[in-house]
Amino acid sequence: MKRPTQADVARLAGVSRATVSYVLNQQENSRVPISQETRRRVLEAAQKLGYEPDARAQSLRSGLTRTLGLLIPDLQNPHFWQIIQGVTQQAREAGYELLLSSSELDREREEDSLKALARRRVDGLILLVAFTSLSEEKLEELAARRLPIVVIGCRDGVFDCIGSNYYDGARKVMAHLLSLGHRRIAFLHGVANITAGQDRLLAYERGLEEAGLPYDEGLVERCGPSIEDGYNAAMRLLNRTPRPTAIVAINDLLALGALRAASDMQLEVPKDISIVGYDDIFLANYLCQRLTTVHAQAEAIGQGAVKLLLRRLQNPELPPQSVELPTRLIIRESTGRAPRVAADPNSSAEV
Amino acid sequence: MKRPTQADVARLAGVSRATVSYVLNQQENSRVPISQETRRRVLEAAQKLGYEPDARAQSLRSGLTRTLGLLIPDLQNPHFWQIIQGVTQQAREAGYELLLSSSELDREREEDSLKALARRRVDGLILLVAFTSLSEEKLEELAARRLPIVVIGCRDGVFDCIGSNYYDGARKVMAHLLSLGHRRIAFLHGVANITAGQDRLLAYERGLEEAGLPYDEGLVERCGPSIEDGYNAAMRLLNRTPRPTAIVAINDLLALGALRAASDMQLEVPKDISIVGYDDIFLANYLCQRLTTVHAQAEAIGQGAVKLLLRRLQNPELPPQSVELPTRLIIRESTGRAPRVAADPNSSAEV
DNA sequence: TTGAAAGCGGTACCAG
DNA sequence: CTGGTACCGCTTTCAA
Repeated sequence: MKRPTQADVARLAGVSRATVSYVLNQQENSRVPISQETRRRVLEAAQKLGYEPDARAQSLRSGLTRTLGLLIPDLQNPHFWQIIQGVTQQAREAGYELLLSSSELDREREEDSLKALARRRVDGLILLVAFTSLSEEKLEELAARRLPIVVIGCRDGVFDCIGSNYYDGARKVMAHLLSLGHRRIAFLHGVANITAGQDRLLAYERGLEEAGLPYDEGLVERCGPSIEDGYNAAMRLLNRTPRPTAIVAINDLLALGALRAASDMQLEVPKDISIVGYDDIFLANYLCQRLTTVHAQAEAIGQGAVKLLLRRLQNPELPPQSVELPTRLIIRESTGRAPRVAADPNSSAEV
Repeated sequence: MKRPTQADVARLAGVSRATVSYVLNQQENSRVPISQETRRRVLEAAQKLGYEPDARAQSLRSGLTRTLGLLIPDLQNPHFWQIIQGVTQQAREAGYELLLSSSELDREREEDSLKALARRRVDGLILLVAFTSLSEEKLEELAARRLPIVVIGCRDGVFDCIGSNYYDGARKVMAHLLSLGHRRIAFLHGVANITAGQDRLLAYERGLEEAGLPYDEGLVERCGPSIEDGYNAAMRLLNRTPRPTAIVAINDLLALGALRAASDMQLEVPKDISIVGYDDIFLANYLCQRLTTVHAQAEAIGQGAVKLLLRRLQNPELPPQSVELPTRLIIRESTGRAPRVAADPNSSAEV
C-alpha cells in the first residue's frame, strides 16, 4: 500500500528506471529519443499506478526545491494579505510553491522560522517589512548563506527590495490635509518595527515644516500594529486639548481603528475630524466613511517581489536591485475641510 | 562556496558522518553513546561551518517532511485569515511548516495545487471549506493516496473535519431577528461553492417556517464570495418592493458589503434595516455599525484542524473524526427592532 | 565508542 | 533507443 515509486513504474512497464525518468521529463525537449511504444507503456503504467514523482528526491538531485519562503510579521493586517495574494499568484505562475511563516511579532519565532526555511532549502526567501528583530548579525549570516532574499517595504542596499514610495505618498497626504486648512494634524504611528514607519513620519514632519507649522511631539502617538492599538491610540489623540482636526494613520488598519474611535467620541468624519490611511486595503472603499488613503499597489508588490527573486535565481551576481512603486492619493469620504473652531487653537475645547 | 554538508562537518571534526549524525540528533535520547570530547568537536565544527542539516535528505530517509499543506479557496476573506493564523500557530507549536496554496476559486488551479503538494509529500493536508471543485473522483483519489486530510467547514464522513456549528448559529440569528419583529428577512448567499452555505440556508428556511412565514425565493440572493459581490447583491435586495427589513449574510464579508450598500441607499442601520453576518471577523467590532454576528472561533478551528491532522498521523486507522465547535450570537449595533411600516407588507413602498 | 555501507527516490552520464 | 550506475545528503543497522 505504499506510494508507487519510479521503480514500480519501470517494473510494470518492463523498462529501466532511467527510461521512466526520460519519458516523464523530456516530454517536449526530446534530447534522449524514446520509441513511441515505450513511451506509451511507461505513461500507461504511471497512470495506472497513480505515480507522482517525489519532489524531495528530485530536489536532492537538482539542488532546486521550486519552493519559496515567505516570512510575515503578523497575519492581521489586510494589506499583508493582499501582498501575499500577489506573491501566491506570481509564484504559482512560475511554478513555485510557498512556505508561509508568520513570526507573530516575536523575535525568537522569526529566527526559528528562518532556520526551518533554510533547512528545507527554499530557493529563495521573501521577507515582509518586518525586520521585527533581524539583527545585523542575523542579516550577515543570511547574506553569507547566499540564500537569495527579497525584502518587501524597506530599501536597504544589501538585499533586493521592493515597496511603494511611502515617503512620496505621505507627502501627498500632508499636502491634501494642509490644502483643506488643517493645522493640527496628528500622526498615528503603529507598526511592527519602528524603522518601518520612518519614511512616513519624515514626510509628516517635512510637511509640517514646509507649512510653517511646529512639530508637536504630543500629536505623534506611537502604538502597536493591531487595530485595537490603533483604536486606543486614536482615543488618546482625540482626547487631547485642543483636539487635532486630522489624523494621519500609518496604515489603513490603524485608520480603521481611528474611524471607530471618532465615532465612539460622537465625532463626525470628516466634519469634526479628518482621517487618512495608507495602503488602500480593499475594505477601505466599503467602510461607512470610505477611507481617504494612499494606494500602495499591494498585489503588484507581492508579484514584484517574486519576480525580483526569480531574476536573482537566474543571475545571482546581479547587484542588489531596488524597486519603488509609485503611489496615488485616493480622496474619498474621510477627509474634508478643517472645522472652523480648530483654526484657532485656543477655542477648541468645545467637546 | 557551497553549503556545508554533513561530510564537511565530519571531516573538520575528524570523525565519520555517522558520528555527526549521532551527535546532532540524539541530543537527549542518547541511545548511542558518544564521548564528550567527540561531541564537543562535532558541535564546534558544525557551528564553525554554519551547518544546517538538509531537511530534504532527512525527509527522504525518514519518510516524513514535517510539512503540512493548506489549501484555501481565496485570500480575500478575513475569516480565512484567522483560520490560517490558528493553523500556523498550532503547526509551529508542533514543529511543522506550512505550504500555503490558494486556488483563487479556480478548479484547475486547485487540482494543480493538490498535485504540487502531493509531490512534495506533505505529511498531511488541510482543505479549507472549498470543495470549489473537488469532484467525487478527485476525492476518492485523495483518499486512496492515503494522504491524511482534514476538511474545514464541512462534515462529510470520509475525511476528518472540523467547523463551527453553522446550522445552530444561523438558527440563533433567525430567532434574534424574529424576536425583534422582523418579518421580511432576506438571505445573502455568496460562497465559493454552493454546498458550503447549505446549512445556513437551511436554518434560514426552518426559522421562517417555524415562525409561520412563507419562504420567498425573491428574498434569497445568490452571489459570489467577494465583498463587491455582497455589495451588489445587497443593493438588489434593498431595491425590492417591499423592501426587506433585515438581511442575513452568509458571512461577515458580505455583511460588510451589505452595510455599505444600505448606507449608499440612505438607509439607517439598524433603524431602517438590520444586518447580520457570520464568523465574527476581527473587523466586525470596528465598523461604524458594529456588526451583529455569530462568533465562529476561527482560530480554534485552525488549531483544531492541525490537531486532528496530527492525531491521524499518529494513528492512521482511526475512523474519521468530526469536530463541531459551538457558536455564539453576538448582538452588536447592526440589528434592531423591525421598522413599523414593514410590519404591514402593503405599506412599505415608501422609498 | 566509532565507522562502513545500504538505502530513501530520483537524474543523468556513459555504454551498448 | 535503452539500461547500468554513480551520485544528491542523511539515517541507521551491523561490525569492529
